[in-house]
Amino acid sequence: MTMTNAGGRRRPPTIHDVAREAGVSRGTVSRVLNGGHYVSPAAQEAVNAAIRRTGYVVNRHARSLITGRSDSIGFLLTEPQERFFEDPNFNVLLRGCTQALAAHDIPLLLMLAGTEDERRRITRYITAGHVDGVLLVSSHSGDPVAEQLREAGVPLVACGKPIGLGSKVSYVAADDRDGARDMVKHLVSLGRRRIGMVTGPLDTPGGVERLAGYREVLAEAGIEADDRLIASGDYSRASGEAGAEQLLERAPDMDAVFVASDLMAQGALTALHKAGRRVPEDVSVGGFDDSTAAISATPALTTIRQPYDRISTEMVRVLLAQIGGEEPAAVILPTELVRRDST
Amino acid sequence: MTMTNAGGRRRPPTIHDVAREAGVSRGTVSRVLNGGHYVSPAAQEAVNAAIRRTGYVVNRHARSLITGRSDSIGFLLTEPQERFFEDPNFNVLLRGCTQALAAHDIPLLLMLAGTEDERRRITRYITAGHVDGVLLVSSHSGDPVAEQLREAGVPLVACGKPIGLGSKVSYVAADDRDGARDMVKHLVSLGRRRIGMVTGPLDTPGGVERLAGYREVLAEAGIEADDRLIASGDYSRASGEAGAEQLLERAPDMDAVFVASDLMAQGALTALHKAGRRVPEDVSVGGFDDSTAAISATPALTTIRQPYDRISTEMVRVLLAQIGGEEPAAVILPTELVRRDST
DNA sequence: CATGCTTCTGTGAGCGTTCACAGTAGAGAA
DNA sequence: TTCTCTACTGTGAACGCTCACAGAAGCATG
Repeated sequence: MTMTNAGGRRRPPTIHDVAREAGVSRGTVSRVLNGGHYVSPAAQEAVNAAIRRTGYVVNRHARSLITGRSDSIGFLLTEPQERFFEDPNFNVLLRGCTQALAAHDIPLLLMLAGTEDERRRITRYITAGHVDGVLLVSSHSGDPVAEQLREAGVPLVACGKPIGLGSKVSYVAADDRDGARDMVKHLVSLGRRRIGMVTGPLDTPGGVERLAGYREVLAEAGIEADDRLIASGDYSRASGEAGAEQLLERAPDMDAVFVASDLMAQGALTALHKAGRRVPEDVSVGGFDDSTAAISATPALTTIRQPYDRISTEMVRVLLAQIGGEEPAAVILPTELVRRDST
Repeated sequence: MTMTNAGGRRRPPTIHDVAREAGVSRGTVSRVLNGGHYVSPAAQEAVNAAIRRTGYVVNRHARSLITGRSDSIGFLLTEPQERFFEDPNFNVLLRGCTQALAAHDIPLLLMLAGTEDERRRITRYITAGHVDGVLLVSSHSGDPVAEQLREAGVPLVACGKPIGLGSKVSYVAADDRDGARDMVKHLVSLGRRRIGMVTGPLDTPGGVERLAGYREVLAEAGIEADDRLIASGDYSRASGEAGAEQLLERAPDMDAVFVASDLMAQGALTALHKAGRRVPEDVSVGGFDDSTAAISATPALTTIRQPYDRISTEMVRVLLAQIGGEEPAAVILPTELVRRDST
């Protein structure tokens, strides 16, 4: 029974204590800790036993000091706080990334850049090397933070295709165009012909792609395009409601609407309800995301499922690979139509 | 123009480089970095200039290695992930804490303990000293994580009064009882007499206090208590809907209902709508929280505002004080009635 | 002129790791 | 036997910072 610091808070055991306890040297303990190559089974076992007995845990600061790695990564959200408060997709992503990183024993630093000041502070923090890499969530284009990080050579992977950053930055995205196509095909197959759309922000690839998918399928089905059937939103609930109102006014004969996010679709449902339209009898409504918003909506939304669990897993995988020296990569994941009560 | 590492990634400047540049010693630079006591104005100025010129940023690992502090804190959420996905209050809290910590230049590590495994892993991580303190968000009682952290002597501050942890753990909470009282008084003042309640989880102080406030005011108003008018929920949307359905069945003459969270109140609105009751004409509905859910509900919810911005600020303040050696403290913050369209 | 006090500055040691390197032991080949 | 190769182990030197301490300089006091 060793009592290092009677009374006060006990000094935690170091690699030295473990080495002494196991009857080996610091070097051997370190080797066991880092994969166990070139260590005899006997030493391996002795060290592990000593670790268990002493309750040793590595001092990450000492390790980082010498390796130059921080063994932590940042989750950077460059969205206004209203969007963060409103959209459950962020939480799903956050949870997924935290979990995926936990498997590698890597803590996640949360960085919320809502204001210009915060953006600056966070950029400085990251470029100072306090994290090994960054998971970036930012729907908006031309994000100066992303650009600065890329220039500083910080490993970076974005959620959704970033705009204007060339091919030098990794990203993981769902197949927006294909998802949009599936939804509109579905609406067409229900016999709808006056199909409207509330788009996402058109300064983002995701927003553009979903609109493109919508247009393609209409063309293929021989339905004439009508700009009065297109309104634009920004993924927020309020913009979905406003968009649907606008469409109803400009095209009262609309019999279906594809809304580019579930949250906006919730807003659209409210607008339709207020206008006295029944869903799905009078108007079919299709969302995008399959977020918790889709299920809690009344009626429950038919939507395009984005595989958020795989998206976060892939983001982490690609980021770690990049930190390990690999080239930036782009990953596109398939979507899936989920039928519920709104179509 | 000094080029330390032509070609490769430049080695970042150290305190040594700054010292040389400023013509002083490491010690002086360090003193400037840590408050500037016992430093002459001239040296101060020279060091600051050198820091600007070299672009120096402190190596936190080296600092932590010697100080024993990590200068980072953990935000621990011990809730099932469905609740994290559903309830925007977590996001508001998260944002507030991140911001308050940023003012002290302290990063926030996000720890989501949804499963038993995660709980164990995270507890080990924290007790290993990888964070200086923990902001705990957990509505459930008898949380074993909190207990273990307290025993390990980790500075801890909970959001909401924790149960069964004695007075040894700090917490910041809104005045639940008083808030509930205000809401029920408001309903009584509208002439309502058959006032129901959907409670929060009754194994938490918050849940119990809100119910107590409700009971008190009814008694004071001379309205007889009726257990058929009380249903219990768990703060989730679904439980609010179920609770309201139950109340309508047991007490069809209910003319008002106080729901212990906005999210549950949203559910209650759905149930009332399905049952053909008009809000607020037939039934007044009062919520609790003033979350984004309150505004997006139709009709917009009259609710009790919890001062989340102040709650997060206070949590951080109390935690930092405790890390600095002060005694645990309890902070109770006042609430406020926000009138909207549901009453 | 010595002494003491205050204010400021420089220096050596050490925090707990990893890494490079030197060295040892044992097996197999010449 | 001797040499070489492989598998393993120990050791010193960093990493970049803070802290304690020693010392210098300036000024007032005895």
